[in-house]
Amino acid sequence: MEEIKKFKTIEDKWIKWWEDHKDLYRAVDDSSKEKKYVLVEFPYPSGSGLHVGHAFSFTGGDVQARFKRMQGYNVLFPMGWDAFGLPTENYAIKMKRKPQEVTKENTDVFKSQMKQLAFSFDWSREVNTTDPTYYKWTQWIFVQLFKKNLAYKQEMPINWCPSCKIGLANEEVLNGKCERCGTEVSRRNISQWVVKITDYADRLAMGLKDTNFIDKVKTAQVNWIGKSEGAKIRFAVKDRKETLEVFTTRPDTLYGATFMVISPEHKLAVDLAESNKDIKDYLNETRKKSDMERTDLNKDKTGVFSGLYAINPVNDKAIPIWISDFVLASYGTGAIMSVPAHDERDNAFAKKFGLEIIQVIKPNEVSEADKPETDCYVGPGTMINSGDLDGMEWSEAKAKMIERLKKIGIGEASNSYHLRDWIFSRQHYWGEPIPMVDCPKCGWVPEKEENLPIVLPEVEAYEPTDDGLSPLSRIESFVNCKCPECGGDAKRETDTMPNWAGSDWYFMRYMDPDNATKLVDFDLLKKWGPVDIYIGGDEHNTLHLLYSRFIYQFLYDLGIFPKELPEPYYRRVSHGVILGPDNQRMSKSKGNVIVPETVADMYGVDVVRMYLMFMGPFEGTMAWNEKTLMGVKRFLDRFEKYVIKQSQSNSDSSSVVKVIINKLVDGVTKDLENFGYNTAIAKCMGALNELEKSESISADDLSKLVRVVAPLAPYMAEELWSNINRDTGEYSSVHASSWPVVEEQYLVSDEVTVVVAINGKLRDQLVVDREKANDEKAMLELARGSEKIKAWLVGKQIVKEIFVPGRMVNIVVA
RNA sequence: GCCGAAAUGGCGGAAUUGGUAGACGCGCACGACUCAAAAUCGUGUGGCAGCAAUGUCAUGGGGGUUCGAUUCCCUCUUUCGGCACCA
Repeated sequence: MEEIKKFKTIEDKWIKWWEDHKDLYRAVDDSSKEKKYVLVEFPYPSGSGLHVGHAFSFTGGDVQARFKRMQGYNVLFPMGWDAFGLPTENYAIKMKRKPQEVTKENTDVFKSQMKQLAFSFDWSREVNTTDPTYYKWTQWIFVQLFKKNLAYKQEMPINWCPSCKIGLANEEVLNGKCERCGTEVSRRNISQWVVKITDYADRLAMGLKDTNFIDKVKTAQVNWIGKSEGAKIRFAVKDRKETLEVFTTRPDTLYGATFMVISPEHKLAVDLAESNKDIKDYLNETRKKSDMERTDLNKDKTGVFSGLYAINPVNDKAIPIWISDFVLASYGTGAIMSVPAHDERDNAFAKKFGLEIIQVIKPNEVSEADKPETDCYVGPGTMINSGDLDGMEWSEAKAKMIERLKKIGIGEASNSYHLRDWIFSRQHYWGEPIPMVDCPKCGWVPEKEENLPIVLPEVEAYEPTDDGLSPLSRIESFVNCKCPECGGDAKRETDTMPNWAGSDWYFMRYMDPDNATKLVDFDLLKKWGPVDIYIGGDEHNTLHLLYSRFIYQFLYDLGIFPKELPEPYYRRVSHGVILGPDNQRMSKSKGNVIVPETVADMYGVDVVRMYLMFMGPFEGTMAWNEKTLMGVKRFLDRFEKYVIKQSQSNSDSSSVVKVIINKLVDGVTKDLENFGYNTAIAKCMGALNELEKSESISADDLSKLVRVVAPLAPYMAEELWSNINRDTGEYSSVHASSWPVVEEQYLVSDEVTVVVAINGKLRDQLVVDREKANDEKAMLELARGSEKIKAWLVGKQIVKEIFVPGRMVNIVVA
């Protein structure tokens, strides 16, 4: 009990002191020091307070920020709130409260918890996406997108619960059923704003070369963009005026195209459904399935014949047009030409419905292993059954075919992307209003920039509408407005933006949080950009990171950003996940949630922070284990005792102690640089173990020891620092002190151990001085002379000897 | 299904470019202190054989490259993460 009081007293004391010395963690705009921008993803302030996952990633950022500050950098380490979103909206509806108030309460709780955990954020730069002075610029970005023709309206499907009569997020759909009432969810097309991110697909992929993201993240982004090269081909439809456009990566196989498949959402399918009951039934059936179910290779194919035929342009054959849900409306053109001999899905479909299969590519060399198991072959080869293309290599045929199609005007080379345009509308209240006006005369008109922000009206209580529209549509004073163009009566857009809109660009606002006339000042962006280290979760490596890079690149193209900053983030570090003590993902329903505040009250903040960093590699998945946490507590207690005891004696360091301290400083510096927090802490523990056995230590080396742990255990370090600097007049924080410098001469020891192995197996160890260890001749001689080695060499022939300077000798015998 | 990551003692994990596998911590065992317990401190701790010196096996399974593989290659198995309206 007494002990608990002790760390509490210390924490309270330093929280207050840090609060009174605000400049300690402040990023300075006009400093001449080199800058470092350390960014952690800002949280969604949920009602349940700071989660241990937040504590983990923020501690990781905080350690880095404190480390860089001590190294002499002008560090920008900001925090804010990504506060729009569904959970708050749902909670507000349920409790009949204003989301604005709920958000304020939640952010207050988060902020005080963050302060307790000693995160060294520069609170003077706090931003909140729900603040009108912030979302003014989120809206401004949308207007720019619209002006550059990158935002358009389109019918897009949403999940619709016919019983609750509301649109559902994917997360609210469980096994095809509504999370709240269990009713079967269907799809419903509504007109939505869509942002043309696909225009930037190549740019986004190319831009990765200007970043230092780890390969995993780069791969994730490249795969998400998913470029495939091929051609667009327009097929004539028999007895109808329209043509059917498809995208294919294999125009070379056109002679083998024996049927066509269109998605159930395709306009042609929808038209036909009006007069054909079978088609109508099929369309209704597929509406229930998710994209994943539809494209699953193992699932049985379903489909219905449309009654129409397309004309294959290379041989004028009439080929049937089918409707099937394995073709997605959202990819390519929503229609495909099927080549069942050379595509697995087409093959499965053809077999199920008895459609013609024509082979047009012959494998070049068929070894036993490569022989296709089925009559479906997707590899390279030589053209057959393809008119005058016969005998040609497939890649050559591909080029030739595209050339011909172009000549007769029914096709051309084209790329397709896995990346889809970005649905930007949400039928919800708690988001940024989309600043667009629908005028009967002028059409869709953006709000004038000087009228931004379009403020989200506050309402006492609200509920979802029963027609799928945003709750804003019921607020007449909001909906009815004048057209910014002609001044006539018009109606406002009532959809709001997705959560991503506010989090796309927040990192720039931190650089210039109060600017009323610009999103960010040019010079400040130039000063602070790019983000040097961006710490976040794997789950944001595709969507958030891609959207954010897209918005940045778009604004960059407007010419308002510094030329030398084509990418917003330099380095991306993805933090790991903390599982519950039961090795399961923490969740309320499993009852395995660990709250950092509770643990901090029990053991102290430093223990929690250091334990989080010690559990495992920063990027890994780890399970919470309170027993291991005790090890960290013991270490900190012993550390404290050691420093207090040693600070009372006044002596010098022995050379042994010098070596321990300098190796520690050297190792920890390298580890912190690489986010090797767990090994940095292990080195601190190891050093303490050795120091406790060694003689006394100088005041200078003791000071280094305290500074090395300061980023990890900020309270204890501050307390010890104030203790050993008692008589120095006005106190200066350990967190404002400098990072210890390594004295190189103590890193190299005089003696080294050289290992002697026979056939790669360790047989002896030789302790020699450093110079000798690098002398091949001397070491080989020494090795052969060793009694242990001699015994192993009896009756054997030495075949080879390998020498690794300073490390080992390997004698190969036969 | 597609894409990605991972697999090392009883447990969490550590191992420059391939060069002493198991750092550091937990747990466990024994000992000190104590009337006793907790806390604390000390010693030991991968399996097998041996009093020991030491030997031998061992980094998910199988194969390969190499003087030498946790590390590189092939293959299989298992686990985890992401998949566009959760944030």
